Amino acid sequence: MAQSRESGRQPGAARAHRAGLDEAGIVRAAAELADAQGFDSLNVGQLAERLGVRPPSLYKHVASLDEIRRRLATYGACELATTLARAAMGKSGRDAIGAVAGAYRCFARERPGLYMALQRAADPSDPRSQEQRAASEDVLAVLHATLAPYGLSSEEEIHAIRMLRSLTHGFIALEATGGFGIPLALDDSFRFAIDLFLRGLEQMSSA
Amino acid sequence: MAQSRESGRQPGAARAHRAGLDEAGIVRAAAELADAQGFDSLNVGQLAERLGVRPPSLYKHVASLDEIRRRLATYGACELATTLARAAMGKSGRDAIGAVAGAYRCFARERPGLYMALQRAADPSDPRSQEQRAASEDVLAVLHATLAPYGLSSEEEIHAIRMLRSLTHGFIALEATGGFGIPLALDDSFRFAIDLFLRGLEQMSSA
DNA sequence: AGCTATAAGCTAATTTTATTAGCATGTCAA
DNA sequence: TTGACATGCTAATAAAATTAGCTTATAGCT
Repeated sequence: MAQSRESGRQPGAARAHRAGLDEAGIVRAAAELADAQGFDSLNVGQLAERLGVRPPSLYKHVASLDEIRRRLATYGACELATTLARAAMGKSGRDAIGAVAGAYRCFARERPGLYMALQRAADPSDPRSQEQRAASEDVLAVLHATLAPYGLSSEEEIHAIRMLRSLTHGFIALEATGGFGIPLALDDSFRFAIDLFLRGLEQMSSA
Repeated sequence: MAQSRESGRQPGAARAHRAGLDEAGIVRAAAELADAQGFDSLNVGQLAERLGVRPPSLYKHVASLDEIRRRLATYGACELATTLARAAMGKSGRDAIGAVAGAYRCFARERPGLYMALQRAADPSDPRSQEQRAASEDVLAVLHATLAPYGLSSEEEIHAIRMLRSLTHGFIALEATGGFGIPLALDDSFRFAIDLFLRGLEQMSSA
């Protein structure tokens, strides 16, 4: 019999025997899958299928599903940092902060799986989580730059950055898990929170 | 040979043939395990071991590991509501809010696994997540009562509650995943955030 | 062009974990 | 006392990740 290859390969194009996998491609596919199905149900089987290969093939490029998850966190942090930087570009003060916070929220809504990947604790004692930590720094850098014009003391600024991140992340997380009950007026609530934060900040910088 | 029972049963006390399992006990043990090892690595094997039975025995009381996770979320929400209510008791205004926020944060630190269980999205279309949603309402009720004295409009109050939760939850989550980098001055940052929130609230209620 | 070392994919096997089947016995109500 | 049901066990099954070992495409040399 003529070489069974029923499992949905490309029927026409004589199927290349190399699929051209690489780590970056795997991570990107994993991100799409996570966005579509949820980070928690990311698995090797579906990922391989999406890439048109058999599950064991992935192991030529990544060590384990857990490594894929770690890479996803790093990738997500980079994407987020880029998105935020873009949102802040050409704006300043109140505008910039509003835009960054809004972009943060959009990112989490559009890429829920990827955003979830960011939430995994990176064990500081594990050198493999180094990259992830570095990528998170980039996100911080954007916020830092955005808050700079408020002329806070460096200590106050740390507090303010932490508060802004907490607020934004917390809102997103609760929104994503349905923690707010009715989704009524979520946009208003978000604006309310950012406004209150900004008012506090302005009061502080004029003091 | 005399009935192999090498697997660590109580050697002395002739071992009762009923272990007295029940759902509540299973959930409580699961919570302890989750706190000790992390919610993500909760598994049937270890849970059964901790309860002194074989894994299949658990299935006489719960349908699946996933159900255990759901129950854990419900249990956690109840515990949290109780904790917050206790913290608010006998206080009012600024004091009450500070106490509740502080208790929220303590809870998450002391019971990290259980707190993590609360973060799972409860599918609204799934009737099994009904209880969980009800328990979350209890948490909300405490916050509602705590904010009542500020005399906000009912819409503002919704926003304020959402903000407080976002802030607190976000802070906790970032703290737990090491998102803040150096843990330096975390307490100060938390106080700063709550203070800024309260100032905004007071300004609003006196307007 | 031909040669070879390596890398990349595959199938088959192993491992680990959750879950189900089916049996044996403790417990409780009549 | 007895019989029905509940609870725990062992053995079997299932699903998923991972490893072993084989085959062959491909890049770099000559």
